[in-house]
Amino acid sequence: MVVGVLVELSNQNIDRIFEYHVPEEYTSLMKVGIRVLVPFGKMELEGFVLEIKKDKETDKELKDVIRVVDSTVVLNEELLELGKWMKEQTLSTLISCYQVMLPKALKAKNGQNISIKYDVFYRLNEDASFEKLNASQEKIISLVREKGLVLKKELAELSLSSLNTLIRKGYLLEEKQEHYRLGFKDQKLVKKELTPQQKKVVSTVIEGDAKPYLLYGVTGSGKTEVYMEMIDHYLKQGKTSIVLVPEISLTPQMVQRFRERFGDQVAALHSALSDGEKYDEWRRICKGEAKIVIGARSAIFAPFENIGIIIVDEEHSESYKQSDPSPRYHAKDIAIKRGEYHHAPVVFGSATPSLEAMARAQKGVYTYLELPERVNGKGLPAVTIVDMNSAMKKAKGHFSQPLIDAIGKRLEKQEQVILLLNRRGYSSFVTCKNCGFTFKCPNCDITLTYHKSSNTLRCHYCGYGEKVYQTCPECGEKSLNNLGVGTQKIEEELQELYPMSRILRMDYDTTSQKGKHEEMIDAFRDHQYDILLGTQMVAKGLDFSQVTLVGVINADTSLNIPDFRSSENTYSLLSQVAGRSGRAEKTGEVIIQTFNPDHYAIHLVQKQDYLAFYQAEMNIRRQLKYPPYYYLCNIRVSGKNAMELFDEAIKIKKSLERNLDQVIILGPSSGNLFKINNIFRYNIILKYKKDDSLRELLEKIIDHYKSNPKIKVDIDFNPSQMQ
DNA sequence: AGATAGCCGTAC
DNA sequence: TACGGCTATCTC
Repeated sequence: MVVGVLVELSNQNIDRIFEYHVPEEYTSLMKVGIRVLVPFGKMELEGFVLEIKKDKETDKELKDVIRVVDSTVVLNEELLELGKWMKEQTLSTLISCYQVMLPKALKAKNGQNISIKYDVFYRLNEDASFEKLNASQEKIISLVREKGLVLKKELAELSLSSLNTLIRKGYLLEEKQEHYRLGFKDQKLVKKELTPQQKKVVSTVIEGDAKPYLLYGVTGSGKTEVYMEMIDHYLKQGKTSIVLVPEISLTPQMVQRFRERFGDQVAALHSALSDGEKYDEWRRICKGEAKIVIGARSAIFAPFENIGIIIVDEEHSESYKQSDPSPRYHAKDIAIKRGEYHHAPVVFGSATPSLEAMARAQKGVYTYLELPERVNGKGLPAVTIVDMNSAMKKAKGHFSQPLIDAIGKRLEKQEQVILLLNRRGYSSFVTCKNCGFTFKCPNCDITLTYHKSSNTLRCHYCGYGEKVYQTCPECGEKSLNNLGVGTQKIEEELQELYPMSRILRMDYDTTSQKGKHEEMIDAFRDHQYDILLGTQMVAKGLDFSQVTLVGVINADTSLNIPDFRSSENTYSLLSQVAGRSGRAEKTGEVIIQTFNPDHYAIHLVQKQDYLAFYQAEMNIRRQLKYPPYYYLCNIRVSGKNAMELFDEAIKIKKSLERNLDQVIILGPSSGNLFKINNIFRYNIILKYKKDDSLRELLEKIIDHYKSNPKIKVDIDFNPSQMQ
């Protein structure tokens, strides 16, 4: 027997099948989709079995498979095919496509330290005659007789030596069960009555065609209930479901809601889990013990056999695109592909759909569904815009008078407040007020950011850090500013304004510890705090009934990011956070502080008019030839020698120009990430409507450079950020 | 990724 | 002619 193996080394040069001879003892274990250990050059590598040639004997001199790694298939037929399709789509290596589908624990380097945990139980050996038992032995036997199956730990606590004697005599028989690292809370079967609008959305999908749907539902319109109702329908048919959520809104609160309704049939996959926990959840999926997966981007590869529905919540989120490392895939594309395979509907839900999705809905590619009203019957909260250009004079720190008054009023009424500090594009750069000097990273061409906790300046890209100076190294003046403007600074200001209030600060720093995020959310819901101050993570998915005021401290920073999607992202962030206010009986309000009150993204948030924003933004996209009118593709050329690199980039551009027509080719440009870790990079950007010969051509370019260690070419289709 | 075979310059 | 560094090639 001969097998075709794809080895676990992501390199364009070896991204193909290598053949190995299978020793007699392993032939019965061989299956397509399992991993094997094989010799490769002088190395030993794990690889996936992709082909089995039963009859083929070793005609050539093939090496032997060393051993079989898995007893069961880790990649089923569907996922194996999906990987091949991903390779074509993203122009990455096949092995990287397979690796991204599997939990880290299965990677060769990690495999050894993450094991399956077992609980050991004992039951009675019915055939044994229980003679001459002493008192403690008798105790153990009667406990086992009573319960049938008892944990070893429990018996050992009674008397370890007696237990061992009973085992030795064959009175007790061992039984192992897998122990999952995650505990489960009891199912409560919470089910809310749906509104007629919600019911209509559910029936349209479950009675409709297996195709993509776009569900536009305003914040608080009860999308999650709708998802659960759909899932329930397919669950009753014995089918499984995948729910994708952006990492940031995959809160314990969200998982909890699913667990309450569906119990331990829910598996959750997100970054807060340890590798071992993820591995356990993944195996529960494989074994069919879990029927519903809720997870971030990579959960789209959940190894289900019989998918009933795929849901992508907060569809507009950029986190569904993996931009680094390769494969640069889009989870939404994968969702559609898997939906087709399983004949399952795919529901994209959002309160602020991406322009791409909305445009497809308007063309009828996706079926359009909407939930224009909140389930509590109240309208969306009223939004007030504060023009900081004039309000700044009377402001205290970062707080304008209207916001100060509004917070005060809510605190008096014992209601809760959420404050958003928009950190997207927020500058915590240190600059000199005198000469304009900024600190830059010596390895990367990036401005350093100030970190208060360690009092250092750090580079976000390579991790370089240096101590903060008091004086400007350029002009010698003591005029450095902007030190530590972040949530901590705002918290201090807030505490000064409302000395009696209890403030909870939620940002990357305070939530990175395991379990902290959940703890904080619970404490805030418990009203142990009055004000929740945080970054993006307070904007999405949270549902607190006592919150009646949402304040945005700085709406504009994200508008200034040099990215064609900055208006869309700003609109979406602001409407999402606005939606946290007034979700229960009490009417809510929203106050947004901005220096750009006339910007359409800001004043359309005030009107809460998504469709108007969509139209305005579409006009701009059409004029500037951006998506959804044109597709984008970024070709990144990187290397250590800037001059040589530029010449190669020009060569690539010329060859593209020769071979493509009706494609707009921009660059090569250095962008704002010119030097990262002493590696220079140039970007060539393509804008196109049809990609007939494009992929073929790009494949040739990759092929040409794959053996050149000086020049690296990375292709990114539909990049999420332009930099 | 890691080993190796082939190519050149230069040192003796 | 022997050695080292650099690069292209190969791994079933």
